[in-house]
Amino acid sequence: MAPWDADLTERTINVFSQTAEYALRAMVCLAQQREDRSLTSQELAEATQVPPGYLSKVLHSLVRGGLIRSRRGVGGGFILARPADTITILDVLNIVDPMQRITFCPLGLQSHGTRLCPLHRKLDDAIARTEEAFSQITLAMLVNEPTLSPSLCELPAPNPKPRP
Amino acid sequence: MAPWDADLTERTINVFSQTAEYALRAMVCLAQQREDRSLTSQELAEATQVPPGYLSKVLHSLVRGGLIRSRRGVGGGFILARPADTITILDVLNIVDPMQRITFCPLGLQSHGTRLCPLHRKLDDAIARTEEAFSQITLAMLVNEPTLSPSLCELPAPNPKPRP
DNA sequence: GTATAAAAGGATCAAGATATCTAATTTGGG
DNA sequence: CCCAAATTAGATATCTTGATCCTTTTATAC
Repeated sequence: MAPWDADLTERTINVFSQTAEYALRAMVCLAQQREDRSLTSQELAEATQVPPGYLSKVLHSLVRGGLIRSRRGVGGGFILARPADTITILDVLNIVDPMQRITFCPLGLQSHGTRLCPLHRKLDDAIARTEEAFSQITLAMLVNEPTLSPSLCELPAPNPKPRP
Repeated sequence: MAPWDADLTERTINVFSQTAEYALRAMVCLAQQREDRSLTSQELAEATQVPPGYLSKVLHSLVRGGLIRSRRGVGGGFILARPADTITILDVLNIVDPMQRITFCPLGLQSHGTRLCPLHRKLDDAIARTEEAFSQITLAMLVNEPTLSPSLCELPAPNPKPRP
């Protein structure tokens, strides 16, 4: 950060990228649907409040990443590629914005071969712990968790447009 | 991330900003010095392998943040403002690139008042745990930790230029 | 006081991430 | 077959971060 002498006006997120946030919102929305129910890019954009054009890109990369499937044409849309209890937060992050582990000294210090100095060791530990935590949380957990706050988004009224 | 269709060529860091990395390197270098020894921006830039012009900015914001002190003129430079065992990684991050906690629903959902939905609750938990971890690690720990890798940087040969 | 060494500050530039828009392609329905 | 709905794609604009350069200010030494 530190946009020098900038005004720090309302930013919501900086530790996860905006793109990661968008992807997670969309995935949770999809996980909330019935098995056979697909959502269009438009519907998802409204529900998640993500710029429609941009969400298309994000969804596309999720398709390429194998987490969701797409169907073109009328009645098409996006749908989870696997059951919601087999997709973790980490799976999503790894596609749109993988956390870069620190595997070697960022300064090219020959003296420590592959070993990290204490600073980078600690930084990488933190990343590792976060990865570990996210690998334990499935979309199903997020959707089913008993909570006072309805999960993520008021969906666009699961309107009765069932598809065969 | 997801520079679309970009080539992913060697990026070292994305969960912490480049600026944060630079600031931490500099702080560790300063912590390695004897109490009364100050380092110039030049010396620090060499030791930490950070672009000199940019490091100046970073150092300046650390000064404004009260973590280091600066002296102008010949024989000047930068020095820690407090003992190294009272400055944590979190202190540094909070100045150059504070981790933005999620305190309210990023979608402006009126339904959950101040409560977070499961997704954002988990994300914020992760941030919180990382903050907690970093608040426990002081610069002194990083410098003194017995390790096989010398701490961070081969310093510019603590040359004998003692100042009164 | 003058010269010199250093930080502070400002303006500007480059790159990456984010966002938008428009065309192209696929798919299903009449 | 043709139309409409939807994804895919490519090109482009915008904003933030990272980086550079140059001038100004401050402090020390002579």
